[in-house]
Amino acid sequence: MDTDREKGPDFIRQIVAADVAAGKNDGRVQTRFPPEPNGYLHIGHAKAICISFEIASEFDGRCFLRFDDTNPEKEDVEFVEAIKTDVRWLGFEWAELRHASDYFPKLYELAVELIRQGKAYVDSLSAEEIRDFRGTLTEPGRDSPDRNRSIDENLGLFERMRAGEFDEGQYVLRAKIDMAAPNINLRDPTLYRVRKVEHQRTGGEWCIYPMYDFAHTLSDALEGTTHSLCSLEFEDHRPLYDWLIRQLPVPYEPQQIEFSRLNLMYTVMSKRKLKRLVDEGRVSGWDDPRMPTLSGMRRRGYTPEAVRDFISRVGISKNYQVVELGALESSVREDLNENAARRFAVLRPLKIVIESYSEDDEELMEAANHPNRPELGSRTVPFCRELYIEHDDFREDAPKKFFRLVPGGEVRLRYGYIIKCERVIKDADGRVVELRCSHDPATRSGSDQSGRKVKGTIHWVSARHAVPAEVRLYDRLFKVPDPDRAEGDIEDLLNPESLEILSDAMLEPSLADADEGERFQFERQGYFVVETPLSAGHGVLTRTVTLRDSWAKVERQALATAGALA
RNA sequence: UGGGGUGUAGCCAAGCGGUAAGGCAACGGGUUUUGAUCCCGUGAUUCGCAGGUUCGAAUCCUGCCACCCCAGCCA
Repeated sequence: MDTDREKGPDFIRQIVAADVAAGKNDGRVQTRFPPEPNGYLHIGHAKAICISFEIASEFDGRCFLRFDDTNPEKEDVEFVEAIKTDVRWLGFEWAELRHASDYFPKLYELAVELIRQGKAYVDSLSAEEIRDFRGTLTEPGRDSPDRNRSIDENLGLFERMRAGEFDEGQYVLRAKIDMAAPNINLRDPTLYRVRKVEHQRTGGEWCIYPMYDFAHTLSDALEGTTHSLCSLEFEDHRPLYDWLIRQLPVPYEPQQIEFSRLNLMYTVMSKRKLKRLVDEGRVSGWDDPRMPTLSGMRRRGYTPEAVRDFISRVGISKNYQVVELGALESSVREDLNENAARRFAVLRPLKIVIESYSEDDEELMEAANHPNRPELGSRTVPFCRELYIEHDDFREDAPKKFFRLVPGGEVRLRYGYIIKCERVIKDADGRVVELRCSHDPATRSGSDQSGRKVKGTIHWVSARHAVPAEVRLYDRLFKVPDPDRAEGDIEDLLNPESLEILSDAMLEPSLADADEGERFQFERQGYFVVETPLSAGHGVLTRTVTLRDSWAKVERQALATAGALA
């Protein structure tokens, strides 16, 4: 689906192509996706994943999956497994699986080497003091009293840090760069801290852990990364990245290139905010179909192909990128339109009785699985005297261009007959509960000799054969386009209609043996995925995305102008 | 008031001194037994603003404005 789209290569691909052409790194290309295993992946990560994996593969290179697991307090194996699942679901396979923790011994050696060179020192300042000594954005920092500690003393102290002789916070290892640097990252950044915590991989082997800048940079350099692709907020870490590579004897010299993160309207992307939604029970979990997480999208019924197509459509740049939901939905529809089999499902049933059709009769109507792809074959749907149609497909007081069923009016039952609404039956409260109709036997689909045409065609299911199921309709999580910047209580920002549960939907019988995860288009409704198979007793279907609905748009505009006139 | 970035249509985004690609959205029209799909068509005299260089500027220079990121022993 994303084959013949013409587009100049983005700025990163241009750089990589130029590097390869110039023979840099012997023409080798190696990238990595380096998540911290402290949460679930979301659509923003999908962008980073696609960039690193696809660029590597386009240049006959390799992409590693490397867990930047340098903060044991926040990390968990649960997350590493979830991340692996998500990356694979997206359709990528890493050349090698690595962990920053694999390099802990080597990293320690390099830290010692830095100390030997007089470019790192052990500092006894407290966290607060370090912050205070760092200065501000506009004022330079001050040197720590420990800055000129002798190399031997630093070596001894660092070794004792590693040996567990000190408490957390008592000492840290700092790079000795420039306390007056205008770039705050260069004001003697902390390289190692003491953490007496079990690490999810190395257990109790270490009690000192490297900081991100040290571990990340040197992991890149150690494993042969050529192009270290990351998001914009690391741009001012690049001088430190380059500094570390310059100081230390590492086998490779990777180049860091930054691009902007992906944001989506009507949702939030930060782990903290997503976690809050989960913790406060706003959603059912990290994989709630309304979440922008990959696991949520998977449950929602999005395909990895659609997600990748979306990522390729939005492109790569350094602009602040906030994409409309419609763009994502367009990619999803494009894929599902092509690949999802069509079925009938009545979401809000209204019973109709075709009085002209014998109680004893029953027919099997042939219905195409895909109107534009005959090779996908067909199934049959049973037809009889009593059917369900969509409640919305009948209107007593219909507006001008409503061409579905109205009292005394006609409509085509798709793959069935033309019917006419003869009588409307209401309950004591005046609600329409049933329609009595007649049909024209000469208008049977496939063998219609009548030559008659009606404006509307609606879907239906046989009341006698229908299988009931629960259908969940999902919509955007927030009602404001940019909840990140919006003011006010989250309560007022959340879309109260982000989930609607329809407990008595009626499905055509062929859906009875649909498998979990199978995707369908319910004609005239949208794309749905099987959350719980009907064979399990209580079937649950999840709406992935609606069909484009130009009628809804017309009606909305009509209402708006009517409202404006009133 | 320091440093690092970014400003091209409603949302993305090409463009790399030779006269504004493409996608999504929107709006017309055609086909249609899904108001779906599909097909055709429509939008920037103008690129944050103001100057300058040039035969020629979104592209180069200067100044200004707006927005984003940075003061974790998080990543």
